[in-house]
Amino acid sequence: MSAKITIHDVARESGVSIKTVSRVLNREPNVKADTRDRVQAAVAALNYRPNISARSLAGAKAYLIGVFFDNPSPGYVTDVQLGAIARCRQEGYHLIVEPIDSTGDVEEQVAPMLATLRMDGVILTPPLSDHPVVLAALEREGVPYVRIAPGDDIERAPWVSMDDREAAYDMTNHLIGLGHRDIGFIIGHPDHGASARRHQGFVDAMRDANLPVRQDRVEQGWFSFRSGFEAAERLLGGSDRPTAIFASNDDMALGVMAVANRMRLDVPAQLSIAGFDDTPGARITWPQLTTVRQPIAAMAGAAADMLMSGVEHEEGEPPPSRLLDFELVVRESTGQAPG
Amino acid sequence: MSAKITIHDVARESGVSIKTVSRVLNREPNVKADTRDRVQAAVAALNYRPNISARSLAGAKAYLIGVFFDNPSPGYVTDVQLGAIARCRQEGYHLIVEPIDSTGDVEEQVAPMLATLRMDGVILTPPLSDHPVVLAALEREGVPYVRIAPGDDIERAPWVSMDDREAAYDMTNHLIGLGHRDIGFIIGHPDHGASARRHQGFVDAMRDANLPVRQDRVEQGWFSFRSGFEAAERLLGGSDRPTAIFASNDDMALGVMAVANRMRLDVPAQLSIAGFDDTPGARITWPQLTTVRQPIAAMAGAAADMLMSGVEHEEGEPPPSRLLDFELVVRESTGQAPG
DNA sequence: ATGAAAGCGCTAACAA
DNA sequence: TTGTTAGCGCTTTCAT
Repeated sequence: MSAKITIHDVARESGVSIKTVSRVLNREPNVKADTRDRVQAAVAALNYRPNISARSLAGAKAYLIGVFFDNPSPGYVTDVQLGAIARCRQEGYHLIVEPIDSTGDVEEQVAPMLATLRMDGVILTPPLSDHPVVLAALEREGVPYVRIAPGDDIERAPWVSMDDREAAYDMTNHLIGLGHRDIGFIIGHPDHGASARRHQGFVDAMRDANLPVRQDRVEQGWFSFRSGFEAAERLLGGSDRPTAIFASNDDMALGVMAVANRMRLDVPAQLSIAGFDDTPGARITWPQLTTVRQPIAAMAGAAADMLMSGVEHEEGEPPPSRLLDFELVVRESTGQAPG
Repeated sequence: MSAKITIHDVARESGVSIKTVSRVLNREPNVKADTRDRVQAAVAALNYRPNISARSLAGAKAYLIGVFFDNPSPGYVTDVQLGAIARCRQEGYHLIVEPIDSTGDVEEQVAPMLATLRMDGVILTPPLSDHPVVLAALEREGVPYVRIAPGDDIERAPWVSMDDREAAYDMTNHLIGLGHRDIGFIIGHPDHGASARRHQGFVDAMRDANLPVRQDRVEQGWFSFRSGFEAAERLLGGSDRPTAIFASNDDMALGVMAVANRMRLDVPAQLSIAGFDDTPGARITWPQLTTVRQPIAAMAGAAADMLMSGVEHEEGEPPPSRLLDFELVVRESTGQAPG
């Protein structure tokens, strides 16, 4: 184990005080270029790295960002982590991951952690973005947070999102453009704010095209493969079938695909299927899934940025926010309507 | 923001010195039961939580465990995190996740992080479990680590694994028991130690059943859907086809399934397909995949345990290790051999 | 069984 | 532009 070298070693090596070393490390002004160079040379020569515990104990920053998630769609969580870390690394921040079980005692899981860790900020992923106990604990402990894709109470705190309504609107129009007039829709998990927005986009597109939205064509799902499977069984069970099904996420769309396979329905010749999210699973079927690419990593990166730059939410002002672009990914599971 | 309460507040409240509070917190001996109770009451009353930075600065423990991963199969990574955290929470430890890009400068990614964070230990997931630069950096910085499913040099450091060879052996026997005599095999990513062991298990089972292992029935894959897809195209391309294909992981098995669907081969009537890992994707197809359930969360939990309990690897001794049980999960993608 | 004092390695407030 | 001095909230000696 290499002997621990501290700021004092660097100060001695470069012939300045520790405070000046500290200034250089933190990019504070009022350091002569020449001095700065000497210090940086010493840092490099000694291979010095500031101790994060000492830094956070003495100063205001902990150099720690938290990511809270629950009931993880694995791909989603991993994308969030990768996106957040990409930004954090550059600034010397690290990521603490905390799965929260919302069916358990949330307060008990969150409060002690916030008190011990004193993170600089927390990124909230759905459905935690809307969990009242989590939000309250964060506010009580004074830990800044950014919500990803929150559902309601948008004025409460900073957030990052994409336009779920418009994306669903566009996807529905894609289907309509292919000649589909009878389209089934599977709603997402009711605890996720995005679910209602995606549903709205579907309804708006149908209305704008003067197409009826039949209530027996809309099923409630839970974002799981199984719930998509079961919804598809109901949707496709009778002789009177829709020619396309738009599921609010990929997992459910894959459930629809499984039912279609089992019923020997040709996709997309007899049934078009569209998903939402562009998870890895979307390419892990045949035919590959037409879906909406969410900028998950980018959203997480933007959230990390907001946290690290210490954006403030001024009382009475709308909170800082970012709306990122989505992308329609048309693959093989959607095609011309039959007939 | 609730005012920060410190060990001094607790000491005052319970009428003892901060050292005694510290003793209680760390479960040190030599505290009168009565005193201990008073302190614990004060901790509860004040809702006190020790500051992790102060603790790790003053003491030896950081209460931080790292998880390194690369090129993540999302489900795998999430399982590892959940498994590790479940144990860490009880002991007041937290998880730092660090994706490592092994195609980049690994030393540069790992060394500064180890120096700043001074974690109590690191959990290495494949293929990082065998990455020489990562191992060397860890050892140089004196950070203990546990390797999950390492490939070689098993004596070097503590590890947790499952018996990949035996699992592949059992799966191959399952296929043989179904009457298959001509079985294709897709090898996993060569950087993952498990790949060779799974291949070996296949070969051993074939030998033990006096079945030939034809070289044109064994394809090299990379653990990706695409590589499984391409291997299956080669395996199934001619008129002389195997009646079953055993892929070294689920993603590749799903690639085989896609080729079978495209060729209108009935699974399992005309072709049996087996995977390995039991990722969520295994249930997200139809027919559902017969596979091997890896105890991923349990392996990560065991690794976290070893790290937190500070197991030492004595010079000249074999390192501490755990071999966990797997489980054959027979679903619908395997069946009687045709004819 | 308990406590006093001395740091851990930094940043912050204030001098110079 | 630079340095000095005090802590941050704990754990660790070492007394008692």
